[in-house]
Amino acid sequence: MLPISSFRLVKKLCAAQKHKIKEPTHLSSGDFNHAVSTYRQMLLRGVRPDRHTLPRILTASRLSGSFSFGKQVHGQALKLGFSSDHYVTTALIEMYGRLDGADAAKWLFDKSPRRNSVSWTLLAKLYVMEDKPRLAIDLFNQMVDSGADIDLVALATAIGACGLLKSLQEGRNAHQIARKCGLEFDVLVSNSLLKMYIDCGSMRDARAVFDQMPSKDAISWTAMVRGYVRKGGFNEGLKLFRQMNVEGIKADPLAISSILPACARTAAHKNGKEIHGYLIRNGIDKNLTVLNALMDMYVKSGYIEYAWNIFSGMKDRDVISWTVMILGYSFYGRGELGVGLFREMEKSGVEIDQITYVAVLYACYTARMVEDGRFYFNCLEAPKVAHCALMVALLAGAGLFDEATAFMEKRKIERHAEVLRALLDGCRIHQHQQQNGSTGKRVIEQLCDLEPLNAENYVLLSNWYAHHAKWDMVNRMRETIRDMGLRPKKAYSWIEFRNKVHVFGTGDVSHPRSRRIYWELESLMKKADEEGMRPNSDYSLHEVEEERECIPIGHSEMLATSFGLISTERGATIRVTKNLRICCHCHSFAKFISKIVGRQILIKDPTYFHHFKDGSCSCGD
DNA sequence: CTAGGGTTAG
Repeated sequence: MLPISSFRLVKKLCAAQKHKIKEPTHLSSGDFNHAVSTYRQMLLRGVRPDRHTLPRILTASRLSGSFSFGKQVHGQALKLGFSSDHYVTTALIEMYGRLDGADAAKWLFDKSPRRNSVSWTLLAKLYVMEDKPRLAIDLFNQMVDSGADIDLVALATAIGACGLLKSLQEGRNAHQIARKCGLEFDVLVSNSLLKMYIDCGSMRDARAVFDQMPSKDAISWTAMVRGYVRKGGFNEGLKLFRQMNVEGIKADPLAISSILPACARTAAHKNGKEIHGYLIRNGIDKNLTVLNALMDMYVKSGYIEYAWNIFSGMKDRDVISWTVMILGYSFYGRGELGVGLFREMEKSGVEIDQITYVAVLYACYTARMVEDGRFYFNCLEAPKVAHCALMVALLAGAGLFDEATAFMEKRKIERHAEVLRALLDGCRIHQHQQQNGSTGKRVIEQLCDLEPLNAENYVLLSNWYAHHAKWDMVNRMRETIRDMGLRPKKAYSWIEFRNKVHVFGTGDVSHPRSRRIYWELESLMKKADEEGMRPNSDYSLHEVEEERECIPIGHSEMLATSFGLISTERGATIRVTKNLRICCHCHSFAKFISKIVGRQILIKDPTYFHHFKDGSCSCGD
């Protein structure tokens, strides 16, 4: 009786462990100890472990991280003569690989008398996990040469390694092998091909695989959606997501978390709200990842209070939940609340990572809390460029240019574009100080030098010349951009109205209500004039024609705002999204409008949410 | 009766 029952128990416990424990290093010792003690009993009563018991007890050792016990079992296996059993060997390879590294596994593998695709694959996977895709691919090629069976799992693993290496060439090669084996259309292989092409940055190849798949599962759809969203193809992603539902594949938490970032980044806020409804209807509104993604979506859509409601109602919060909320408040001009949250987070016991520090430094920056910023920066053991750039932004934003430049020199980060842009922002804020004008220009020139093909840098330079009324140079910059064949981004603004997104470009007259939109803006301008609000005094020197260009009447964000004013009911908040940063004229005009029509206006640009209310803006200018 | 695999949020 005993051998069979013990044996079953060991087996069951191992199986249970495997399901429960995702991280093999996490010791969930209860079950494991049970398995081990049963195994010991077995030995005590003189039951010889066999080729079925040994792999399982080795797996239990691996999952519980009991390396020394595992090594004892290894010794027993050798004594009992199981050193050439496939199942024992692979269990050993995996145990050594996970607990002592891939090299230890390789040593065992090289010694093992017979290899099969499982042991090859195992070793390749270990290399992948150690971020050594090159070695994994080499191993796969050796396996192919050795004449071993190439099966689904071996292919999927090798293809995954190509993706990790971001080598399209290796990936195509593996694809070719899959084709030869007739396994190309297996759903596992196809899914790994999809992911590999996406990782290599080729959505076209990924799409080709996807379109040819005889049957697609939720993983295929999710991978594709995520691929598009990551590349900024939000509408493509949304289209695919809808199609997935049409084809009867239920969106699961993973699919939802992949599509929500797209909802967060388009002006069509109805998408995100619809998905929220779907979550509630399907009872998946408790999943942590989903809630985090949902919070982020609301933050980025301009509904910070919804995000806060979700956050405060959450049972468990992880590092991402906190980070989203801290960043959210900062994005919204409430950095001090972000810093407050960070302090609460420190008490909550959730582990704080590098990105949380990015968030809290950003919070300090938007709240102009220099002292706190310095303190949190010093908490970092190995600050990344992103942290340094925020420190520069914080210092320069507070007018501490000497400290900012000294900091840059000390950290040797003068040649990073994001750092230079942070410094430039500071110069812009403090442009009234005489010397910052020339510093600003020098920084822009450094940027042009660093990224000669980035048209935005020349636009910055051109704007600088315009600001200083050097019109011949403005024209020269325009020629330079044209001669280099560069195309600066065009400005667009979006506003959602009655489930439809309306797009405006600069000086756009294509909207059906265009006349009314301009008429509204003109009458508001007139009122602004009467109230003595002038666009900006330093433009008074400009020639009349140029000055007209500077009047924000044709700017896309104003067109969108005006459309919002004439379409929505009185008092409703207006939400506009813009792809470029708002210009300072539109900024002051928007402040004025918010006051005179008694409406709140939210203009989201790539870096910030400008919340205009009663004549002032959340960014504090 | 056993072993290796493809998807998510800041």
